[in-house]
Amino acid sequence: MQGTTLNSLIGYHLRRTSTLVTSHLVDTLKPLGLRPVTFSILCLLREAPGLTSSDITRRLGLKSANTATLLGELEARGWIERRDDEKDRRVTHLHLTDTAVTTLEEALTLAREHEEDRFSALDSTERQTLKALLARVWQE
Amino acid sequence: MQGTTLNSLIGYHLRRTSTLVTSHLVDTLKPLGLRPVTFSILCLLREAPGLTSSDITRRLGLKSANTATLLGELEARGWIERRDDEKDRRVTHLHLTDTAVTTLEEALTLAREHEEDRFSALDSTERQTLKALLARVWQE
DNA sequence: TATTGTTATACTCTATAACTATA
DNA sequence: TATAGTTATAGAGTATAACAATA
Repeated sequence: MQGTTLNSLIGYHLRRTSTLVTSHLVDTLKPLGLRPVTFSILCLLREAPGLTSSDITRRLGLKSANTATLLGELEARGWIERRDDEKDRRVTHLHLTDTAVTTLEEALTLAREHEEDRFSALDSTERQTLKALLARVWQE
Repeated sequence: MQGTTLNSLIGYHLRRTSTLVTSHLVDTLKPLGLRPVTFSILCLLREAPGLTSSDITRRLGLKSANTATLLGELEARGWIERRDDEKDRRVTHLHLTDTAVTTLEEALTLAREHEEDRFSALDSTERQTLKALLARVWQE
C-alpha cells in the first residue's frame, strides 16, 4: 500500500474531494455565466433580499475588496440592483432582478444534478452524514 | 433560519471546510518553507523513493507543467535529488535529501497538531467516518 | 507516434494596502 | 474613531500551448 501518510490526513481527502467537486461545479455553471461564488451570492440574495455588501462578505467568508468586484460583475450582468439605505448613506441594499431569479432557478437545477452526480458513491444517509460532519467542522 | 439553499448543498460545506482547513495548514507549514502541495510531494517521496515527475503528477492529480516548477523549487531548497534512470534516458528518479527528511518530520508533527486543532469538533470515530466518506467520493 | 519533462504564459482566487465617504 | 464600500495590485493555484529529447 502506498501514500499511507497522506491518506491518514483528513485534510488530504478534504482537498482532493473539494477540488474535484468544485471544478465540476465550475464546468456545470459556466454556460450560465456563473461561478461557485457568484452562484452563492445569488442564493443568499434570493433568500434574504436587501442584504448589504458587508453582510455578504461576512456570511460567505469573503474579503470586502473581493465582494465589491463580484457585485460589480453581477450588476454589469444585470442580475442585481442597488438601493440606497434611507438612513445610513454609506449602505446599499442589494436585490435580485427578475432575470437573476430565472437564471438562479436554472443554476439550482444544474447544481443539484451536479451533486447527484459527484456524490453518487454515497447513499442518501451517507450524504447527510457527510454534510453534517462538514458543517460542524467549519461552523464556529 | 437563513441560507437554506446553500446549506442544503454538500458542496457548500465541503468548500467552506476545505478553505478553512487549507488556509490554516498554509499558516502552519509556512515557517518551514512548505505549502500543502510541496508537503504532499515530500510525503510521497519519503514512502516511495525514486518516483518520477510523472508519477507524482498522476498520484497527486497535478499538471505536469506545474509539477516541474514545484520540483524545481524543492531542488533549489536542497530537498530533492535527481538520479537518471539507467535505461530510459527521459526519466529522472527523485529522492529526498537528509535535510528534507528532517524537515518533513517536523512538518508531519505540525500537520497532525493542525488536524487535531481543526477537527476538534469531531470525536475520533466521527473523524474516521468523515475521512472514509471523503475518500469514497474522490477515489475512482 | 507517444511519453517525459520543461518553459512560458494566462486566468482565477485570495489577500493586503490605501483610499473615500459617512457615521 | 470605526464602518461601508471601493480600486489597485500582488501572490498562489491551476490551466493550456508549445517545445526538446527520447522511446
